[in-house]
Amino acid sequence: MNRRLPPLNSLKTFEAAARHLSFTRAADELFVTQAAVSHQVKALEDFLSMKLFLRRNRSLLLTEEGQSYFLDLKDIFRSIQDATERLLAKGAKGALTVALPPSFAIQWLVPRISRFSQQNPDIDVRIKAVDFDEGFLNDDVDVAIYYGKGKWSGVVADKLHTEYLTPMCSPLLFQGNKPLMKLDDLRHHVLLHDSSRDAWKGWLRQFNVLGVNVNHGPIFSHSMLVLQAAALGQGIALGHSVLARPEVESGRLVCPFEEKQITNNAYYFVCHQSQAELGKIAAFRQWLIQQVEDDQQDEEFI
Amino acid sequence: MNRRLPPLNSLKTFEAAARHLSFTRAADELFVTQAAVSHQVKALEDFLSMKLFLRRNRSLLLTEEGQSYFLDLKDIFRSIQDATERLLAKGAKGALTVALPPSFAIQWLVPRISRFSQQNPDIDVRIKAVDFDEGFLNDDVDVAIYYGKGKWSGVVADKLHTEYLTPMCSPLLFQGNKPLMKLDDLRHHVLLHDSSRDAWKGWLRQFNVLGVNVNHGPIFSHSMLVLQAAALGQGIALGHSVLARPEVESGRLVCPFEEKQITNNAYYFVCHQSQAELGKIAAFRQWLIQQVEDDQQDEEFI
DNA sequence: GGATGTGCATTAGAAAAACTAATGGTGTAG
DNA sequence: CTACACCATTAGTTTTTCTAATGCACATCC
Repeated sequence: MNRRLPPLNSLKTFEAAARHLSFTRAADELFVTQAAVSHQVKALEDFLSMKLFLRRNRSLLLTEEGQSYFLDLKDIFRSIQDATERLLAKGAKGALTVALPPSFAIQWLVPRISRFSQQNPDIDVRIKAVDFDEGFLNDDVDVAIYYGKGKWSGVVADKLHTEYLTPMCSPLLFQGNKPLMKLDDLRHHVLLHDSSRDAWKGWLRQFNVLGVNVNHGPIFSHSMLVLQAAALGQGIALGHSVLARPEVESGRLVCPFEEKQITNNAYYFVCHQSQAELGKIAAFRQWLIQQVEDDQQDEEFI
Repeated sequence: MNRRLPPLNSLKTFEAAARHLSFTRAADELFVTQAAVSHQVKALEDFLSMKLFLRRNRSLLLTEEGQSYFLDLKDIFRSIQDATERLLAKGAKGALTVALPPSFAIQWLVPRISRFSQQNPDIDVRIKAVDFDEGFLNDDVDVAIYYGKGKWSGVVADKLHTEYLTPMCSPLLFQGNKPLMKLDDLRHHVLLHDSSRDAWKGWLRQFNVLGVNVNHGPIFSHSMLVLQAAALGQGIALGHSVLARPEVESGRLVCPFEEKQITNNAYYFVCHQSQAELGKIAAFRQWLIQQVEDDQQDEEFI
C-alpha cells in the first residue's frame, strides 16, 4: 500500500490548535509549550505546501483548506479514540484463564470462584490446573497462582497465603490405644509423606522430636493425596495450612499439636507486568487479595 | 477534550504489521528495520496492556482484540489518506492570486493569461496589479512577479526576461524635418522621462552621446505613460524592451537605433519556497517559464 | 503616546523518541 | 542436524520533538 501519510503527531497538534483556534491553548491541552505547537503546525504546513492558519494580529483563523482538513481530522481522531475505548472495554471482560496447581484449585479457588463470577458476570473464568511450572503464563493463560518464594522477573507477584506445616490426622486417631497427646507419641503412628520424606525430617528436627523413624510410611505424589489418606485415618500427614483448611474446618482432620513450621514458600498471584491494569485482570487480582484478607479475618475469629 | 490517544506512530506501525501479518514485511513497507516494528508494536501493546499479536513459530497472527482494532484502524488510516489527498487536490486548483507591477500586467501577462486559463480551467487566476513593493507575497497573494535584481530570501525566484533600454518613438518622427538617422539627431527631439531623468542620462553616457539636454522633456510617473506618449508622437522614450514589445511589434513604436543598454534589473517569478510544489503554483510557474521561452524563440525568428 | 499585554515565530540547545546493528532464541523445513 | 525464517532484546546512535528565551507585531490601557 503506497502510503504517503502526513506526520501523525503534527495532525494531532493541528487538530487541537484548530479546535481552540489558539496555539497557546492547544499547547496547554497537549501539555507542551506554545513553541512546540508552532513547530508542529509549521511542519504540517510544509508537508502539505499549504497554509492551514491565517495568523492575524491577536487571533488565529483557519484558511479554507485548513477548515476542511480540520473537519475531516476531527472525525478521524474521534474514531481513533472510539476504537481504542472499545478495545479497552473488551479487555475488561471476556475470557480470563487462570493457571494454578491442582491442589490449590480444588481446596481454595474452586470453592470461592462462584462468588467472583457472580460479581463479574462479564468475565468468563477458566481454571487450568497444572503441575508447577514457571512457564504458566503464556499466550493462553492470563494469570497464574504460583507456589514458591516469590522471585520472578517481568511479572507482578502478590503474596497470598504464607504457609505453615503442622501434623494433621483424622480425629479417629485420638480414639485408638495410642492417642496423640505429645510429640513423642508420633513414633507410634504411620507418617504420610509428600513426594519426599524431607518435610517430616525438617519438621521433626525443628521441634527436636527424636526417635521417630521417618523412613517408613507411604509416599504420595501430591499433597492432596496425603491429606486424603490422613482424613481416612491412614496415618499422620504433615499438612499445609492452606490446603488442609477445608478439612480442618469441617473436622475431617484435626491438628493435634501447636507446633507450626513456617515455610519459605507461599502462594502468589502472578500476571504480566504489562497487563496488571487490564480490566479483567485487575478485577481478578483485587478480588483474590480481598479473599485472602477475608480468610485472615476468619482465622483470627476462630 | 480529555483525550488519551495511543501513540500514533505505533498505530501506523501496527496497522502495517497487521496487514502483512509480518513484522519483517511491515518494516520493508515503512523503510525501517524489523526491530523498529517490534519496538513500536510492543509499545502499543504496553500502552493498551494487551497482546495484539500471537507470535508463533514462523508465523504471526492477530489476537481477537488485535483483529478488531486492526479493522478499525485500517479504515481510519484510509480516511487520513483520503482527507489528505482531497486537501492536496484542492491545492492544485482554486484561486491563484498573482501580484505584479501594473505595466507588466497590461503589456505582458494579460495578453497571455487567457491561454493559461484555457489550459487550466480548474485554476481561477486573479491578477492584482500593485506598484512595486517586496511585500507582495502575503496571505492573500500566492505568487508575484517582481522587478528587480533577484535577491530575495525565503522565496523561489525565476528570472523571466532580461531587459534592455533603447530609444523608441512613433514612426511619424521619421517623416518630420529632423529625421532620426544617427544618435546625435536626438538633440533635436523631446525626450520623455520615466520618474527621473537618470535613465536617459545613463544611456546617453554609455553611448557617448553629447550635446543632448536631458533636463528638458516631460516626466511621467509610470513607464507605460511614457510609452503611450511616445506612441502618440510626443517625443522619444527610452523604452523597456519587454514592456514596449507589443507596441514595437504592432509598429506603433519603432526603435531607431541599434544601441541597447542591458540593465541589471529583470522580471522574476516569485513564490514562497514552501509552496513551490503546490499544484496550482507549480502549474503557473511552469507555464510562465514556457511563455518566456516562446518569447525568446519569436525574437530569434524576427 | 509610551507602557503593557497577548499571541505567534524563531533560535539554539536539551530531552525524548525512534531507529539500527548485532545477536539470541525458537521452531520449521530440507 | 544444519540452515533458515521470524521475532525479541540490548546497547548505542540518530532523528525528532520539545523547551526556554527572545523577538516581533499589533492592541489596549492608562
